[in-house]
Amino acid sequence: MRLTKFYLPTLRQAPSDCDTVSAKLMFRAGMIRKLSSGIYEWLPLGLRVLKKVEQIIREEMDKIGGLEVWLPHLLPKEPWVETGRWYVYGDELFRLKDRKGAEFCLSPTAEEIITSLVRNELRSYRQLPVMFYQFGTKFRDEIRPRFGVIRAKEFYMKDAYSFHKDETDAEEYYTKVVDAYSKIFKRCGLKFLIVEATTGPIGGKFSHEFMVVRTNNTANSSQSKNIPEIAGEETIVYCSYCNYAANIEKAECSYEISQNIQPEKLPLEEVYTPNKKTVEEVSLFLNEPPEKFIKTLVYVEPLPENKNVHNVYVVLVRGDYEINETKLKEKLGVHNIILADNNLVEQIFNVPVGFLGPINLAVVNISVVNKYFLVADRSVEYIVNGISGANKKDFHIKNINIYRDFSPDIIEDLRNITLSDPCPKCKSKSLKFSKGIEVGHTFKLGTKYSKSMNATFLDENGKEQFYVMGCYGIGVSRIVAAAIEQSYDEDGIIWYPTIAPFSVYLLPIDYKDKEIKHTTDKIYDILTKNNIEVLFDDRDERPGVKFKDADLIGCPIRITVSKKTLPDNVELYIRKTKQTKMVTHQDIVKEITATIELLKQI
RNA sequence: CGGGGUGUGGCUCAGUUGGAUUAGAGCGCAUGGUUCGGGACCAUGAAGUCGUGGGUUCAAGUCCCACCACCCCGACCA
Repeated sequence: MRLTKFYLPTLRQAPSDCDTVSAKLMFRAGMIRKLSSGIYEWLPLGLRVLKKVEQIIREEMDKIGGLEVWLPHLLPKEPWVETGRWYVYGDELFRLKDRKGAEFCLSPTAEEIITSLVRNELRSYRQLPVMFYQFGTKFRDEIRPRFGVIRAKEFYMKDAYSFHKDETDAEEYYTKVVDAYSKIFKRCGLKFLIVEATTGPIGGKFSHEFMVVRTNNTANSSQSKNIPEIAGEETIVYCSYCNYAANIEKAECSYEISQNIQPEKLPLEEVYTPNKKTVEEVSLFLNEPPEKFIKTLVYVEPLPENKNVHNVYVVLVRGDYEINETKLKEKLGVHNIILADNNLVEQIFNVPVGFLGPINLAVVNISVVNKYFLVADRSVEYIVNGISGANKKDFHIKNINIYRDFSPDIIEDLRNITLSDPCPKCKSKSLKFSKGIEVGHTFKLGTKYSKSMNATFLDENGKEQFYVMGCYGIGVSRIVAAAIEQSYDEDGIIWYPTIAPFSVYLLPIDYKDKEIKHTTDKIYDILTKNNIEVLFDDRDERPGVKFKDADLIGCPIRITVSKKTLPDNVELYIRKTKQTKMVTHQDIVKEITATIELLKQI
């Protein structure tokens, strides 16, 4: 591709609203532009990378028997009502109406659609297993789009759905998909972790996320201050001893009986704690460690029919721990809970925030409360002679003991795991945190969708069975950004060869010079004939401009043609390692091919 | 949705105690010239509803009100 025939609007400065390295570089390199918050235009250079990634995914999906289809993006309401997701998906679903008033949504995912297709088409166990996949735009009305294309309202995704005759077959296939996904991300040059994850609104039995993580492990060294954290939004917890890894939302906390010596349970004692509200303040004031505190939080779930009436969940957790709202929602079986604000808390209990506690906590305003539950994290079970609010302004109570002084309706694992927790798998104290970008997610769905949509086939015995399903997503556009997050330097992007927009940046120092022009044209010709993708900078620009753009765009190899090395040689420069090497025209194809192979190994 | 912030040529920003006249600069863009191995220089030029709407005033980019958009900090997902 000749640069004068291409469209490559590079920028010296990134727009000020770019919030991550990848977004800045994608803008600067002329890959994307922003139309609106979370909505991006892909320019020719960016699209080339996107298509490379797409093709790698396609090949690996085909290898495990995937069949590519193309499903609509504009979806009718009815299948979504069948599964109930029309109601539970919430505000993230873009909804719209046609001129007749019929309701539609823009596809955020396609379980319903594919299931409705399959239930009409596949009737026999002989046709199973089968996996359909597609590439397409997905729409999600994200609360807060961020990080460039990493979290967008409209994004490019590969989604796949498999159908099986039984659980065993589905699980076998699941591992095949996980394997294929690993190959895909490796082929894209990504360093990633496979972590246990929660299933969210997709649902199902279990799921794994593929997380792109920061490559350098210098997090704790003093020099690392300059290296920004990878722009991931997910916190991953992993064990440096065994191979355990999970999204923090998912990681289960273990509970061990701490000491053999159980202290004597003392009688309750009310203490005056004027204006001391937070665990920290009271802890300091009473000179008691946060571990002895029972933190009392009020979560509410507004009723859909009347938002002023709530189901109220008072949630208890040890003072030094944090509630994990994903776990809370899951364990309570609710979708929509929020931490109540101070006014609401006072309205319900007539106790100011900061002085709530589990003992004799009572709803005083029945009109705003539908149901009321006292919920406790497991950590609370192990607190002896604990401290909590007295349900009275400026007072706390000491020596609180569970079961003697109060009894929760529900006790579950509801908190975030911490670094001082033992590993959920091997129990060693070797946990670490990392940030990650979720680029893929696999779900073992089971029969959730087939049952709710009555999608069945006939088995060997002529008996009607529900399909056992799996679904598998990859954020294609997100991979592009993640790849940059993992591979760049102060001059620009450094592409891994398999997804680079072009393998070679061909740079004549002065294209108007006859000898240089002649040689460069010849090289361009040879490379093109040998199917090496080359971006030929035939602009009449000063060398510095060309070098800067070449570095910014980050093709793995740059070939520089100049008087300095002619007539025999040209210069081959490796973007990643910054090595240069003289090569002859005859050897150029061989050298480039070898270098690319080498770069794939690094 | 809550809290904080910003809206001025394509990009980065200045100007904002109400006024000077014709709203500026750098980059980018166009034309011509000198340059040519790491974002050159000179000259000329095009390009702006000062986010939108209302208000105060002799006078508003500047003050007031409303709205909109965008960004940052908290709850979702590939």
